[in-house]
Amino acid sequence: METRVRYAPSPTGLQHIGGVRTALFNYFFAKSSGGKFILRVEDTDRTRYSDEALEDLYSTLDWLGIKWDEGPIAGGPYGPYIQSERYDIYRKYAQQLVDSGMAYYCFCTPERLEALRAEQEASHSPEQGYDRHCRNLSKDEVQALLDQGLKPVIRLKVPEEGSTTFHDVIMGDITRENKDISPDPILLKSDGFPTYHLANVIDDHLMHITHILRAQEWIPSGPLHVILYKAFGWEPPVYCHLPMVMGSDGHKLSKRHGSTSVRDFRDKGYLPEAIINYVTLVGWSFDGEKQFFSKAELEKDFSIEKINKAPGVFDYKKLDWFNGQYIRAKSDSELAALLVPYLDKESLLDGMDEQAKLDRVTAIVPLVKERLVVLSDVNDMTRFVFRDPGMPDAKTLCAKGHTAAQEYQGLAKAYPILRSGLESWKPDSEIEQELCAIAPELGIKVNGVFMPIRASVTGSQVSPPLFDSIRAVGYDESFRRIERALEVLKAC
RNA sequence: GUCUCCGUCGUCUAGGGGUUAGGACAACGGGUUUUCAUCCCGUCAACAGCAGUUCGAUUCUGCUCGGAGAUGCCA
Repeated sequence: METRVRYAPSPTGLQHIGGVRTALFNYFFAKSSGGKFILRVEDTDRTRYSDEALEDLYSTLDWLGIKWDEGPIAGGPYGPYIQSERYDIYRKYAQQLVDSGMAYYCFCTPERLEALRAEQEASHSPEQGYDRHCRNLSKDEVQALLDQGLKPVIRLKVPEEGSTTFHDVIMGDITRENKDISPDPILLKSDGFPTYHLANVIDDHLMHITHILRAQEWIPSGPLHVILYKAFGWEPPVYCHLPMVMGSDGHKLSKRHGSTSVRDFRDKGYLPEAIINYVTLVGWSFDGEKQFFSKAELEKDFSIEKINKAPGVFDYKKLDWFNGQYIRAKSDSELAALLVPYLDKESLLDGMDEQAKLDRVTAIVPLVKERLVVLSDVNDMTRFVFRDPGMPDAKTLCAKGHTAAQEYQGLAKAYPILRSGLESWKPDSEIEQELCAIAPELGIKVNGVFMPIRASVTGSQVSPPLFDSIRAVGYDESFRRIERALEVLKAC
């Protein structure tokens, strides 16, 4: 039988790391077993739904290069794949459950339920959840309530005795006493919309899903879903609950731990290769040694058996490391194409056409390639190339342990050497040697002769390699900046 | 509170009845270097605890402790 898995997010917010990890596991499992990956949009919560979230879902998967075999836009034989377009189906099946006595109408108001909850809380009652108040209403009673115009919900009749077991590929058998299962959860809301449990089970069945890979936070509702399948007379799929992604404090990863939406990561300049590689490595491993995986390799080598049980902490530092590695693996022109939008955002490339931008940025890629952690770092690193950093103050002009007077002397002596060396096309190493020779003459450190040059040209004590930076800025402009710095130091 | 799940270096993990318990990130130290990086080398660092099974447990079993998740007309 063909493997069919799905990623079924709810478009209520931006796609986050945890969700995408689930999507990736599903996708790689489908690919590695020659099956189908299905996308289904679970938008039954109309109050939290947002168009932006839905667009973000599509654009995020697209950016990651994750294509779904069936789903919205792509279509497929079991559509529609958006739950809000399937309401009739859920209503029909919910009614079927009522007719067969597996579910019932409930007329309890939200107010009554809240009061009930409050009372249980206050009295520390061992009873919890719904008190099954409407479970045994007679047909006539139901009809009478209906006639009053009351809008009921439909609740599932969870058995009060016995226990329910389901098998999980990763966890093994998980059983729960039926009395501990949420008492008679709502299947159909009073507005006629289904809840997650109903829609999820019906769709997974109708879409012939064979394996459910979802986060471990769903384990507690596993037995409930199995009961639902039984109520319908359906065979449940294979379950595989994925370890959760945690923040550094051991709690479910959330915004207070830092960026969690992949949009954030994308905007900062993380590469999809790095995200995919790192994220699938939390909770999964190949052999414990190999750590670089391309998407294609994962599509081939991913296996459900190697998924870990324990939850994993999301390590931002390790993601950074992966990102740096992938940045360095790019060719100069590839990287330039990725960098242009960041420079553009700050209008640093104004006045150039697209090709000119690409050429210009390609030329400076060697200055930053080994320094970038995220793409957006390029702005701080190369702004001085495109824009005058302004008059430097004496403090940044002076290397550590050097006075302004010393640096004035040093720069005054270095400048002509640098200038003539550069203008006569001398090799960098020769110019460098000549500049180094100044230091002992003046009784300053080597750093003391280079720092004022660097600071005057780049506006900072930290910069890409000096000679390359000067060439990137241009000789005339660089010399102008040095002369200006000389004035500043002289005035001290 | 109740239920369920989890427990190897700080973090992600490999391993598995007898191993010097391996790798990676981080941290720290060193080398290269005109700054910052990159790169290279090295150091630190773990089987939660207690019983039991066994010639032998980190590995198997039980308990304890610790952590997490779920307990919604949210998913």
